[in-house]
Amino acid sequence: MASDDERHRRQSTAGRRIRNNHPPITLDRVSEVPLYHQLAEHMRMAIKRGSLVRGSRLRNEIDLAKAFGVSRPTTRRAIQELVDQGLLIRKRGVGTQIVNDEIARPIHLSSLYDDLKSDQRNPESKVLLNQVVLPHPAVAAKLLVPTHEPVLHLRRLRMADGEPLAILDNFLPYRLRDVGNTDLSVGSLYHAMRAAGVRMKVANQRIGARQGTTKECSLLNEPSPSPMVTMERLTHDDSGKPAEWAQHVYRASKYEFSITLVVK
Amino acid sequence: MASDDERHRRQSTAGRRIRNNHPPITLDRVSEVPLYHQLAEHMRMAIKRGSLVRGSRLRNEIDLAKAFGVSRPTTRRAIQELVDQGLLIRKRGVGTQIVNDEIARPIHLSSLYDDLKSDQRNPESKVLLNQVVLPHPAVAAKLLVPTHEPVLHLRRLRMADGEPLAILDNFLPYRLRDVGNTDLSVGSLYHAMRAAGVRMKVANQRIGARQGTTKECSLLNEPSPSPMVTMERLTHDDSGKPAEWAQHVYRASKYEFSITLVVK
DNA sequence: GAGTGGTCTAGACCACAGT
DNA sequence: CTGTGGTCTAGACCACTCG
Repeated sequence: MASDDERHRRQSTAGRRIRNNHPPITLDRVSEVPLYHQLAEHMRMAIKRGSLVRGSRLRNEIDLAKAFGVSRPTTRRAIQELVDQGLLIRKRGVGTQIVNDEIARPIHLSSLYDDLKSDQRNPESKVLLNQVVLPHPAVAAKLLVPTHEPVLHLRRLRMADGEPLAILDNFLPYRLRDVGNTDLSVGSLYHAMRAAGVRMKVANQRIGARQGTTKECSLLNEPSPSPMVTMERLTHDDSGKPAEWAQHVYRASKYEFSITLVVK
Repeated sequence: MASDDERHRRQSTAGRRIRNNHPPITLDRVSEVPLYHQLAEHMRMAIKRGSLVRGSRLRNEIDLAKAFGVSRPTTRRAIQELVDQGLLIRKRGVGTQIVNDEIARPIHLSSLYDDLKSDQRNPESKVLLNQVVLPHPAVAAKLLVPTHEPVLHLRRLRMADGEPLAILDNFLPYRLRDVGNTDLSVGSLYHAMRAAGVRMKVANQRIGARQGTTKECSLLNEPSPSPMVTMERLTHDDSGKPAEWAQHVYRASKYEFSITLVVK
C-alpha cells in the first residue's frame, strides 16, 4: 500500500537535529482499540524508555502519518492525547516538542487504594461500618434522595504498610446498596461500584483541612489534636445522578493530594 | 449550598423527546475564534440560560451540523469541548444528553485572586517581600537553577473582604525577575507573569495540611496552633522549563480547594 | 519562502442501543 | 430494523515562526 513512501523519508537535516528513532509500528487495525490510542500508547512508551529523546522535537505530522500508515487527523488525535497529558507541547510554525521532565501525571478520579498499590505501599481496609441507614439531611441533600429513603453507609479505616492512614466515610443511594455485599477490605470502592454496573462520569472534590477530633486522632494513631486533610466528594454517574458522597479524613503527616494541571 | 428544588424531578426519558430550540446561528467565519469554539460557546450559553433544557437530549450531530451550517467534525469538536467540561454526556447509540445539574466547573490553574474576585470577595494583597536573593538549595532544585544564581522571592499576604486568608510564597527564576517590578498588590501573579511573556503550560500541585507555626497563625489572625491547608506548586512554561515554585499556606477555617474531575 | 501546526470539509464505514 | 455516536480518510487552505 504505502511502501514507496518510505524512500522519501530520509530528510538529512544534517546532524543539528536529534534523530528520533521511532519504534517499529505494530498497529492492529482489527482491534477494538482505536488507532489514535494505539499510536498514543506507542509514543508514550517510546518517550518513557527514551527512544524519543526528551527535549527534542517530533517529526512533522504529515511525515509521522506516512510513517505510521494512517491519516493526518488520526496522527493529530494521538498527539493531542499526549499534549493533554502534558507529555508533548505543540507550537504552530515550530513543531511538537517532547517535554523535558517527568512533570506529567494523568488526572483521574483519585482512587486512594490504587494510588497506594502502585506506590507499593500495601494498602488494606478495615471495614468499620457497612449498613443501610436513614441519611442525615445533609447527606440526603447531596445524594438528591428524600430523607426517608435509606442509603448505604460505609466507613473504612485505610491502612498503608500496616499503619492507619485515613478514615473513609462513603454514602451510596439505595439503588446501589448491593455494593455493600462485596468484600471491601481488598480493592477500591470505585472498582466495586464499577463491577456493580455504575459508570462514574464526573466528580466534584473539595479538599481542605481541620483539626482532627479526639476519636479520629485515636483511630489514626495520632496525638490529639493533630491536623487532618479532609476531602469531600460528590460523584455522578453517566446519567448525571449522584452515585456517591464521600467524606474522608487523612493524617496530614502521612498524606497529600497530588494534581497535575494542563493549561489549554 | 444549592437549592433542592429539583430533587424529586423525574427522569422519564423513554420515548418522549424534548424539542430544544437552538438559538439563531451567529457564526463569524472571518473571526480569529475557531468555529468549533464559537459553537461550543453558543451551546454553553444556551444551556446556562435554559434554552437547552437540562436532562434533555441534543439533536443528533448530523442535524446539528446542518442547522449550524458546518461540517460534522466541527460540530463534534464543539460538543467534545463541553463533554470535557462535564456539561454534556455522550452515549453511543443513544445520543448526547445535557447534564442535570451544575456539577461542572472548568479545571484550571487555580488563581486564588481570580477565584476570590469572581466570588465577589474583594481580594487584595499585601506584599511582604519582593527581593532577588540566593535560593535555598531546595528551591534551586525545584527551579532547576544553580544555587549561586539568584531568584525572585515574593511573599504576599492575601486578604479577602479585609480578612487575612493566606500567606503566598513564590519563587521565580532570574530570567523572570522583572515580574517583581509590577504592582502585585492588585491582580494575580499569573497575570503578571503572562504579561511578562511567560506562557505557562503545565503545573504540578500538592495539597496537604499541617499545624501552622506561631508566626503564621499570628499573621493570619488565628489562634495558635491552628490547622493550615498547604499547597506547593511547580509551574512549567511551554518550553518545559520551570517558571515558578510556590509554597502557600491557607487558613483551614476559611479556605478549601475545589476540583472537578471528568472521567474520560 | 519554506515548513510547521491549526482548522475545516464531505464523505465513509463501524459499533452500539433501542425498536 | 433504525438511529445514534465513534472512528477514519484524503484532501484543502490558513496562520504562524524562522532563517
